[in-house]
Amino acid sequence: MSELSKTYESRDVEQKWYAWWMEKGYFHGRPEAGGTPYCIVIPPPNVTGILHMGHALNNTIQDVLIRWRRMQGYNVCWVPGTDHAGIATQNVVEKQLHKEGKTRDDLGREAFVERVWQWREEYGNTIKNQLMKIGASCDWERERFTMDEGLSRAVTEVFVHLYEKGLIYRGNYIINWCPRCQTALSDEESEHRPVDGKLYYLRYPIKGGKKKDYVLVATTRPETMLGDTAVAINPRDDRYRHLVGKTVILPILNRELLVVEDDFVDPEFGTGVVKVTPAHDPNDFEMGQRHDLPVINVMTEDGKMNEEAGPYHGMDRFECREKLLARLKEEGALDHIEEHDHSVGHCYRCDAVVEPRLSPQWFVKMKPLARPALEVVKEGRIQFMPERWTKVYSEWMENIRDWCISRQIWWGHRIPVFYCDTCGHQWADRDVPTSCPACAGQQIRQDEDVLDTWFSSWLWPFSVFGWPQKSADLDFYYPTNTLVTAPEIIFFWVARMVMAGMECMEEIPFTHVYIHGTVRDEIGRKMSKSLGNSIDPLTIVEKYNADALRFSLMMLAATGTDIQLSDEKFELGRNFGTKMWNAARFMQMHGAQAPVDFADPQFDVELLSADDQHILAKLHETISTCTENLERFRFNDLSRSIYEFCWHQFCDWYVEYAKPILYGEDEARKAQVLKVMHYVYSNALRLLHPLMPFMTEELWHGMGYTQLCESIMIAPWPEARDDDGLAEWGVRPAVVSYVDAKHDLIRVARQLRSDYGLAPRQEIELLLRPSNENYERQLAADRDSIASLLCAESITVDRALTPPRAMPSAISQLGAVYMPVDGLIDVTAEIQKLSGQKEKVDAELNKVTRKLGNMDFINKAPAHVIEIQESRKKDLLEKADKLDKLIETLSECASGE
RNA sequence: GGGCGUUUAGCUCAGCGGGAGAGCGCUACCUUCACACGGUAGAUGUCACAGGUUCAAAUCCUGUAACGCCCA
Repeated sequence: MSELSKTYESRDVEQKWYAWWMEKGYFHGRPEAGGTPYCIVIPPPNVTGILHMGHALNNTIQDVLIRWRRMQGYNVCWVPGTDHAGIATQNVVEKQLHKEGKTRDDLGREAFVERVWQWREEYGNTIKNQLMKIGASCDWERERFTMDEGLSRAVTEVFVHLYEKGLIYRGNYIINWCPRCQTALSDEESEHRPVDGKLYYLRYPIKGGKKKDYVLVATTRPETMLGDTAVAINPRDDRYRHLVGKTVILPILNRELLVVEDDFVDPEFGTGVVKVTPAHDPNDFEMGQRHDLPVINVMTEDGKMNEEAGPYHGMDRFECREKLLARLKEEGALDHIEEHDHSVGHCYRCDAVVEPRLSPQWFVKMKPLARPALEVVKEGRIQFMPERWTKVYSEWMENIRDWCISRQIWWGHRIPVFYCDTCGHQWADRDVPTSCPACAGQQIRQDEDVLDTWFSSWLWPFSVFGWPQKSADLDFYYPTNTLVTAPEIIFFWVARMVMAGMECMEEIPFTHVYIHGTVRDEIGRKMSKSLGNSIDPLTIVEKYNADALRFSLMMLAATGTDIQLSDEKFELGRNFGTKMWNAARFMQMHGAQAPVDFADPQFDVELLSADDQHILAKLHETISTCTENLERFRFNDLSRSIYEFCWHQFCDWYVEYAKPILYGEDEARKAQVLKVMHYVYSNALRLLHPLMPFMTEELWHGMGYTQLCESIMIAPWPEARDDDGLAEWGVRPAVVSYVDAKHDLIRVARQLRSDYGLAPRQEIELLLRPSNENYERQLAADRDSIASLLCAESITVDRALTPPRAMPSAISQLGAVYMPVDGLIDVTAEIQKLSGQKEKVDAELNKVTRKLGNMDFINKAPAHVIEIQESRKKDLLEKADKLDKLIETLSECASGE
């Protein structure tokens, strides 16, 4: 036992223990050690990322689960790593180049990719170091990066596998195009946001009609009219029968447009006549295919108008919109404008407005992959927590659309498809070929595009273990157990991992998916860099400490609900830590008691006081609650129950009861109390360890508990004893409830003191009239501790007590309490106070009596509920009776004077 | 347009069929020999609204409103 410092010095302590844990290899999972595996793969943070509060929450949850299971004796492995974040990382490095006045084209592909690797070497460890600071016990020896050789091999393998199975195809379709990043995006990467837009009504003249004959079409993106190749109406829309077969003239470009009929057209939208632009809208594209319409692309890759745009060639798309509208107005073709809020896709990486664009891209056919992934969730083999996310998952799966996986960037896994210039053969290859397998020609080239980053992330649960190669890790740790992530990642990642797991491993990737809430600021906004409202977890670690960060987050994180944070919220974790720290210092002051054998503490039944029994019972209740809450992913309930036990049960009550004994002379009792204290405290520390790993390790060592186990990290998770188990130790339930009642008595007496404005240290005399013989005996034995808590110089316990004069009094669960005080008592005020209490009791009594008098209740309510109500009634009657007697006595005294 | 969630003390949120709770804040007293990042006591609620089911509803059902999220 080494003496604890007056205050907890988190900085040194955190560094010291993290380094020591690493040195000891506690984080490393060893399949060869056998046992039951418990495995989590980290949601790989973006390699460009820095730790934000969302990460702190996400990883604290994982670490809590991991540390708990490790203590329970599972063979634990938490695989960390990062993903290469193709677009984001490329953007970062391009920005860097821009500062040097260069572009990626200046460097060329190879040099650019080399440059990104350099960047990764230099900055790629940021988030890893940050995770270490918050105590994450990841298996760093298994750290992975999605661009690692092994994981890249997995990507190629899956691509070729799906290609050869016919589930990957290339085609010319409308995709989401980010003109700023100049690449295709998947549907999930285009974030729809409501925009205050306008609906422009344009007049398209009817060919061969009179001057006034025109059709009115409505559009939100007028610049796309330059690519119009038809107008469409709904075949059931009688208003426009007469247009069928006619031709209209596109203003400005004077292109002739056919009027087509198509069920897709919504007669309710705009005028019921829509312009059709097959190259710039996915629905128009499909309509174009149905009616064999020409396709005219009017934009360039960077969002400018191309030569098809005639006079607007070279203009930016938004500038073109303005100019075009001015011209249409001039020509009288702009009928009117309406306000129209609609939702517009934005690039999830750079926020630019996404442009639907027709281009050749690679896709994964998703329907066949979705089927088994849907099944395993329906069957309950994979469970979402909270359960409601199952529906979100299933609906996405059921309405799944093909996945656009090609990206027009350089940083990422290059698509392993090759083309032969000699014979035109196209094939996917696991290796880099030197000649065409069809014609043996040497003129071959690889596809220029790279794959979506998520195409590597969806393999994460098995690629991290070496797949496609067999490995002991893969055998032992796959399928993993719990996946912890945020709701916005369900489609991007969770759903796809299940598909990949079923396709490649023919087995689910994990059994539980825990979805946590979003971290928000104090007024409920999502924390974001652009709003500047983020709270940096590392600042919190500096200002408070890592354990305070973790504990506060867990206490505030009710299952699946968002958390509103502000700096001050972390005080709760820090204050709790300080409380635990000081409790330990108090224990240290009272002796170099050798640590007890925690498995078999061998309490002396003779010496076990009521308070000892009570705290032992509460501890085991808490152990059971904690374990259950962990099993149910109830992290806030877990934190609350530990907090309540440690602060209120242990510090507020038990330590206070213990004081007179520890400061007293009875060495045997003293030793026994210390034994109980250390037993309880060492268990509490272990319950707390997953939440506050650093401080608990420091205290474990400081208190000398290393004699039991060299580190709390690998100390056994406490096991709850049931009533029988506790009875073996001499803990009796009746005594435990007596102490609960004693707490009530002390509260009641303190209230008396407070009511009469007694100074805290002013000693009083107390008279107790217990309501039965049992209590009388127990209270008599408990005089010292009660006196200590109430600052009483003497306590009289007498069942036959009748107070000699009017004095402040109250009713507790154990009986009447009288507090003789010097000087005059305001009898009237006292009677008033007691009458107030009586009124409340009567009101309650009324309710219960009415309830018990209701035959429907008696007949239909379950027996135990009736029992509860009956005992309530009994208690209330007793209390009312005692209050009556007190009031009566006081009244007599008053009239007698 | 479809779906989901939230609405409980001044604030942040638990509770989700049988006695309205926690943390913070607030008020009073207290620097007592673990802890003022503390102690003791106290005040505070038509559990959003309207119907219904039930012996019993903050809790279940239906509807309404406000706010938030997701999908189209």
